[in-house]
Amino acid sequence: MTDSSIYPTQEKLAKRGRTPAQARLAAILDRLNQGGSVSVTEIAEEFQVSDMTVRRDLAELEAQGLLERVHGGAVSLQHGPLTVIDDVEPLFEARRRLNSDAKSRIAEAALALVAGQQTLAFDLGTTVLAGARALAASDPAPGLRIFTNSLRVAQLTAAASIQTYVPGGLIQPGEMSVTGQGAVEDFSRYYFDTALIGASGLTPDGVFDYSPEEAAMKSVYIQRSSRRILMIDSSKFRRISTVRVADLSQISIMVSDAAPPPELAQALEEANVSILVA
Amino acid sequence: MTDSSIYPTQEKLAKRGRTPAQARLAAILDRLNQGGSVSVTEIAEEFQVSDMTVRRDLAELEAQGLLERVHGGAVSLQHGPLTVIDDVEPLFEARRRLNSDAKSRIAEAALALVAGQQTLAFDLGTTVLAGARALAASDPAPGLRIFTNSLRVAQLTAAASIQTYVPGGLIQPGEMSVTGQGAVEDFSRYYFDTALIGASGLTPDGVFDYSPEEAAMKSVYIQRSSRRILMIDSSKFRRISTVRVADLSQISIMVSDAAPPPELAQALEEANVSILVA
DNA sequence: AGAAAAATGTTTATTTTTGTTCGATTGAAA
DNA sequence: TTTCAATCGAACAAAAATAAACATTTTTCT
Repeated sequence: MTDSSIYPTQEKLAKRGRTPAQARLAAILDRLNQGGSVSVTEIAEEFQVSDMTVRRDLAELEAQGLLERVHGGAVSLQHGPLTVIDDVEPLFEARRRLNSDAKSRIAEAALALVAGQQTLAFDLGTTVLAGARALAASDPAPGLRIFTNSLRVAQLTAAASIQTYVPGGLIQPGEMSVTGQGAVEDFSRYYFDTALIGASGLTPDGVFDYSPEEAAMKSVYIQRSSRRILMIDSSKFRRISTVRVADLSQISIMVSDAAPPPELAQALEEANVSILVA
Repeated sequence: MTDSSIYPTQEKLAKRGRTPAQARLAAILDRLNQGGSVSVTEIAEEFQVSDMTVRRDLAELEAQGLLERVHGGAVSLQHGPLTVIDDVEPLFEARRRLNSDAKSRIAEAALALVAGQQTLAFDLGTTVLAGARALAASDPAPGLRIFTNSLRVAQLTAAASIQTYVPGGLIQPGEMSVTGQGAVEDFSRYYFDTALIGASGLTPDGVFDYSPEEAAMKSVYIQRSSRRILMIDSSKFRRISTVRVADLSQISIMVSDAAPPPELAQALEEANVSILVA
């Protein structure tokens, strides 16, 4: 092709791209940041190149961690349609039914991790509750002690004759959790071998949860535990929520039912978090 | 970061998923957040895809915890017809069945006595628990606050959206009660309008109970309440038990299902205890 | 100019997504 | 309750998109 120097409108947008190839890459990124996603065919037609070339472009940008490829194109890591911001917590019962299969798998895996531990802290949430259920169903060691601000967890473990401690304070009806400053102070007196933490969102930016009150208690668990296990099903990947609870680096082990998406896996690795897929 | 990305505008959505699959998923979520529900056929027609494809989309979104599927479509987790069931089975003990008729009569009578009170303390025991159940089933005033070291009571009242406080400490498995010095100290900070007290024995010598730990908490309730209601079924008359919890004179009102025997009636009268037979 | 390197195009096998059929299940009406 | 139509899911077929291997073109040097 002799007319290789066609510079349509994209030339203005992507001046740094001196070669056609660089112009394409820049335009792809630009479009992603604006619209959230691009399709292979769309780019191919616009730049009069083959689909294969566009795929190679996308592959390169993905390798640089600048986008995520999906079938048919690519989506932005920032406004990818799958990164969801939600600030309304679904009711407990609805959450419990979701992914209950994955949750029990996660529960079993986490349970294996805490075998032999003496003092466990149980956070809120359906996934952690599944862990408590599994623990209660197993034959726990006699000396085991549980600390939790979830009355649901407490009921399960206490009924299984496990020594169970709860903090004092006001009960939040939906979650059946004890929260508030008094509860935080109560548990700030203790140290735990392992904390089992739940969350409503997990991204490279950290661990997220709905309510500030619950987040405060999570912080206690995290700060006062030798080992911090995050139990989170894969639906929470790429979701952020009202409160940022913790850095990735504060988590020792992440247990989930599926491998995290690439950008999260990389961030977890950099934060030195072990990943366990149940 | 809290700008339009939470609730994307219509224009943004149109551009959002240039990848067909992404566009469908985004549109489904958007419609859910706006209208609360979508139907399979509706989406299939709008995007000119088969029903099966829409079902697969919904299945994927459900797996990500973003919606709940129902027959014919899906509903939002926020707006949907969410179940409000209490998923915790009442734990049946032999005691609860005993005199359950008498206990619920006592419960109703005691409930009438505390109407309009702001701050109630609930002791342990099946009779008091029946009172809590009756209270939860009634339509309690919004400002009502419950203090209890019985997790069974707490669970009932908290589920009924009554502000419920529990003390911190170790849980006793059988009673599901929080006891210990910490719990006593926790509740020693408060004052209560009325305490609802249970007991395992009542004689002219006083009020009796089984365990010293539980007795310590009863003392707190008694000492720090303006009015002290003893809820006790007639089978406990003339029985003594391990610990003497209180003098008769410390009780304001005794509620029972039958009149006490003569010597007890006389002692109660001398101690200035009102007697209410339900 | 000519060769090496890089980028792009083409073909083909593989994977992913979507469509279709059909028996099973569900929900509502009779 | 029983019936019946709508809906659902599993299995397989078709279509679209992708990745790999190789061919071709363009660029970048000397």
